[in-house]
Parts: sequence; structure tokens; C-alpha cells
Amino acid sequence: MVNMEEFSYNHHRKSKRKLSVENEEYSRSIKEELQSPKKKIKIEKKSPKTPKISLVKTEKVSKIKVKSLPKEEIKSSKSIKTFNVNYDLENNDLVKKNNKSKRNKTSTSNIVVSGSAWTASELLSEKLNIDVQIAQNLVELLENDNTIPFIARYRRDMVGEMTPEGLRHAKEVYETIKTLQAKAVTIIKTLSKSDKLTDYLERCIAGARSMDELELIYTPYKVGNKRSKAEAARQLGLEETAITILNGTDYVALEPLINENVDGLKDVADVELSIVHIVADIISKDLDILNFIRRMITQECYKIRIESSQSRTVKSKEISKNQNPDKKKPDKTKEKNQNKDKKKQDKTKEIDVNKYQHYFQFSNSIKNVKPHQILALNRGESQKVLSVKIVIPQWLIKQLEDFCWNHWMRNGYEYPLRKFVFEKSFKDSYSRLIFPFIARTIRSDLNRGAELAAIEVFATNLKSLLLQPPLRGFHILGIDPGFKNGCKIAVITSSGSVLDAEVLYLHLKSSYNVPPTKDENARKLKNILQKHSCEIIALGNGTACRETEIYLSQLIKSGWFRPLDVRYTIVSEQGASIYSCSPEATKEFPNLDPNLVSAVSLARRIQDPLSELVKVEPKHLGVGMYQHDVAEKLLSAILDEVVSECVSFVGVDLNTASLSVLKRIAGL
DNA sequence: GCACCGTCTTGGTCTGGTGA
DNA sequence: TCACCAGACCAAGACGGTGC
Repeated sequence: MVNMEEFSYNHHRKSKRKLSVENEEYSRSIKEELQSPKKKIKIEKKSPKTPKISLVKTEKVSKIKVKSLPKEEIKSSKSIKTFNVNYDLENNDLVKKNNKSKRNKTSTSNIVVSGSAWTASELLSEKLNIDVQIAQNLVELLENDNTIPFIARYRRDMVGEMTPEGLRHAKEVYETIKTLQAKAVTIIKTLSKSDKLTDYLERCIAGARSMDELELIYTPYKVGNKRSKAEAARQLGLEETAITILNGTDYVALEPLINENVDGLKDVADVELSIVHIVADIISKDLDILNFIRRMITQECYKIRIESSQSRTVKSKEISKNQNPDKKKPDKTKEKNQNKDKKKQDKTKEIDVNKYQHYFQFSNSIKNVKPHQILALNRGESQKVLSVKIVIPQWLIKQLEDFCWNHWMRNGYEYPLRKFVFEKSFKDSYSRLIFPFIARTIRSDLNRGAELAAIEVFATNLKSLLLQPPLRGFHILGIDPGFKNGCKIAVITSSGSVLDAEVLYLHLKSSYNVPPTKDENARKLKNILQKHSCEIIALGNGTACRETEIYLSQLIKSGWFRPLDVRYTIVSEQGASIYSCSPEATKEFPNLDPNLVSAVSLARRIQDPLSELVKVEPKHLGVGMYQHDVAEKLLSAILDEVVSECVSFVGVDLNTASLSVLKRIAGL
């Protein structure tokens, strides 16, 4: 039997919604009233948009009025009892007791009323634990398309001196709230179209404070898939029988239902199977079960594991590699399968399978698994190298089964058929519906968390990169190294204008005995540096970087550049070539070869990193973890904000700033 | 702003292969 | 033969682009 206390619902709003002891009896009776289909609830809405709803107790419990009231009044009034029942421990108890009186109903009637309706600013204030007024200001600012850097810099007083990081988090929460609102509207529309919407249900939907909660309320009302087994069984007219068996309201015999001319009703086994499909469907969509599962995932996350192994495709590829083709002649069926697998294997052909070696026998609890591991597993899975699965311990499955048993089987007539159908249905429901649902929920939760973590890492790295200290007041020579096409070099002034640009071959020749000082290219390099009094070299870190570095260090060691004191530094080339071919670069350097533009860009990257790096799209700067696996839209939105934030932080000289920098100024 | 279309994602189910 | 598993398939909805 399930110990309900183990599953006390650790909800962040628990304190707000907890059912007070003095209200328990009252709430129970209200709940029974609400669940009774015969009695109607009178609803009075003062504001047509977002009514604040509370249930007002009158003399007779059967008369319940829903009234719109100011928040303070709701809090202070003793005569008015707010109806804040939800899925916590007390409530589960409540639901159990109510079940006795509602055995004949299907699970869809068992809806638990949520908190009162809310406005975006109220929910934002609640979720972020900030003042309602600040939340309201924030919502207004965001609604008016003010960017995070702008708010952080010029509207700080309105948002309680929030940091840019805090504002970004607040914006994310606000976006979620907006999505929640939109989803609630869609659900209400859908339900009203199918005539399933009641005032009560509408309030529940409007009061849902998270996607999970909304999903829980909506799930029992989702239209079944026409192709599903349960729907097919319902088409045979077996739903009523299935519900009677599940609730145990009567003895049922299957023989009278047999019809030899109809598929699914041909014999007792057929009828039984169809009933099992319906019961399995009811179990998987029951609100209390879904609620239990959600708590199970939250509270037992240390016990639920995510595991990965080599995919079958990779395994079979390895086996076929090791096997001697002459030794065994493949039979026809195997040949057919091999052809089928060949396509899949081709996909993994070019992927370095060994990259995923750490994940060939990977196992971790979903609580402890790291975001980068989730992203790696996802990538491995999408490349068909890994197969990832969620593992739920047997005892947890047993607990779920016990919960289901207590939910339906504790009451009603006991007879072997009922017991048999329930056991079979639970097995079917778990394997076909519940487990895939749990796995999907866990994976999507983990993915969401991992994506956010990856974006956060990206944003932090980008910020550090952009805020590197500049090296002002020097002439700088940039080198974009290369073998076949030579090293592209460019000298810039202290203000970034191009003085000289050409191609030299700055690496040791095949005959290593020839010192670089005897090389014509070394002489040319020396002349350029002396001509422009340039002592700093920015060397790109791409192809031929090491060879060019050796060449330069040998020249410096031998005192080749004297009397100049030449030094070099290695600069990241990420995005430089993309920028050099962009329309912006063509506009800036109309007469310069794009290859030489990248050398200019490298020199500018150490002279004024921020001004140069803002010209490149943040995602091309290569400072992110699994950046190609996260939602591109969200990533670019956040990175754009980080860039604006950095530009605002450093400040801009309007007379000299490029268009790319001016575009990033907050508020412009 | 709206309708339309194609593409992608998600949820649910089925099918066929594998190994005990 | 059966249970289990991976992958394929399908339907519905979401989303983005395009044209009016």
C-alpha cells in the first residue's frame, strides 16, 4: 500500500494554497457540491477580463457564489473563506474520501479546483518573490519592447535595482507566463468547441499557475486518438461495461457481449482485451494518477535513472566489421535486414563513434545528471550512436500499482474477472501509455534545464570575451596564418585604419636547416614592421598557427627585428572569416581582398575587442557548449541581449563607433 | 491582418527483430 | 513462443513563410 505521507506535495505555493484545518470540512462539502453534476454554481464576475475569484459560503452549502473581490478583502475577511484546495497531502486524503461517494463516475469528473485567477504581474511577483508593483512595472516595460540592458541601465529604480541576470531570469519567467496564458485560451477555445467547457472547468484552467498544472487539468478532456486501441474498443460499445468493471458497481459477464461477426467481439478473450484497452486508457488519463506520477518524478528523482548504451546500429556495424565474410553465408532474411540497416549505418559512418565512449555504459539519476551530459546524450541519440532510456525502479512501479489499486479496487463488488481485468489493464496501461508518458516528461524536463544551462554558460563566456581589456594606442599587425595561400597580414593604426596589407609565407620551409633569417619573407615582414613602427603582432589561432608561431619566435629570439621590441599574441579566429565575407565587411573595406580583411579583423580584436566582436553574430564566436543543440531562437535572443548589455556597460564614442556598435546601444 | 501551405514537433501506436 | 525493445509510422497541432 502506498504511504501517502511519503508523497506530500512539495509545491512552492503550498503555503498559499494549503487547506486550513478549519476549512477542511467546509471545503470537502464544497468539493462534493462541485463534483455533483446536478447542482450548478452561480458565478458572478465583476471584471470581464481577469476576475479574482473566491467562493463565498452561504447558509446552505449547495449555494455557492463566486465573487470578484479585491485581494486585501479576500485576505482580511473572516466571513469569506477562500477556496484554495489543491494537490497536497490533505487534499489527497480528501480525494480518497470523496471517491467513496463517486464510484460511478469516470475519472474525468475528478477535477481539483486550482488557485484563483491571476494576472501576469501577480503570478510574476509570486514566482520571483518580488513586490507586485515591481512585477507590474517589469511587465509594462517588457510589453513596451524595452530591452534588458535598457531596463538594467536606465529603469533600474522601477524594477527594484535588479541586476541584468535577474532581469533576464524575470523575462524568461514572464515569457513562460505568457505562453501559459495563450495555452489556457487555446484549451478553453477547444473545449468550448466540443461542448465540454463548464464554468467550473474554465475557472480551473484560468487558475492554473504552471504548464504542468494546466496539462493535468486538460489531459482527461483531450480527444482520444481515433486510431488508438481504447477508441477502437469504445466504438464497439464497451465503455460502459469497462467502467462498471473498474468501479465494481455490478457483476459483469462477458459472454453476452460476444458477436462473431465483429472484430474485437469474436470471443471472450477478444471482449476482455477490448475492455482492458479501455480501462488502461482510463487509468493513464486519471487526474489523481497523473498527479501521483508528477509527485513521483519530483520526489523520487534520486531513484529514477537515465541510462545510455551503444545503439543497435553501431553495435551491428562493429559486429559486421569483426566478422569474416567468408566464414558465414548470410541467409536471405538477414541480407534483407542488413540492407535495411545499411542506410542507418551510413548515417553513423562519418561520425566519430569513439567520441561517445563515456556514454556507452552511462547511468545516472535524473537528479544528478549534468546539463552537458544531457546534451551529449541527446546529440549521441540523434546521431544514432547512442540509445537512451529512462529506468524506473520496480518498487516505484509497485507503488504506482498499489495507488491505482487503492484508487479503484478498494470498494465495489469483488469477483475474479474484475481483479483479472484490473491487473491486466494496469500492466497494459503502464507499458503502453504511462511509462512512455513518464519518460517523455522526464526527458523534456531534463532537456529544458540543460538548454537553459547551456545558454547561461554561453552568455557568461560571451560576456567575458567581449569585456576583455583593449590594447589602445599601438599600431598592430594582424596575421591570418595559412599554408598554401600564405599568411594574410595587415597593419592597423591606433584608431583601427588599415596602413598596409599583403600576403607572406611565414613558416619554415621543407629544408629545416635554412634559418628564417635567410628567408625573403622575413625581410619583407621586418620592413613592414619598421615602416609603421609596429611592435605588436596578433596571430590567428587557425590553420598553420603553430608553424607561424615557431617561425616568429625564432625571428624574435635571433633579434631579427632590432631595434624594435616585437611581441606576439595568439587571437581567436572564430567568426573572423565569416565577417570578412559579410556585406558589412565589403562596405567597410570596398577595395580590400576578403582574405586580408580577416587579418585586419584579428588585429582589431586585441585593439578593441568589443567593437570588433559585435560585428560577428554571437553564435559564430565559438564560446558555447553544444550551441547547435539548443533552441536557436532563444539562444540568439539572449546573446543579443548580452552584447547590448556589454556595449552599454563599456560605453560608446558616438563620433567613431561603427554601425554595428551603434545598433547595440540599449534604448536606440 | 488573414488565409493558406509546407515543415517540424509531439504524442500515441504498431511492427518486426532479438534473445531467452 | 513470448516478452521486450527499437524504430517506423501516423495524426494533430504548432510554427514560419508567403501572398493577398
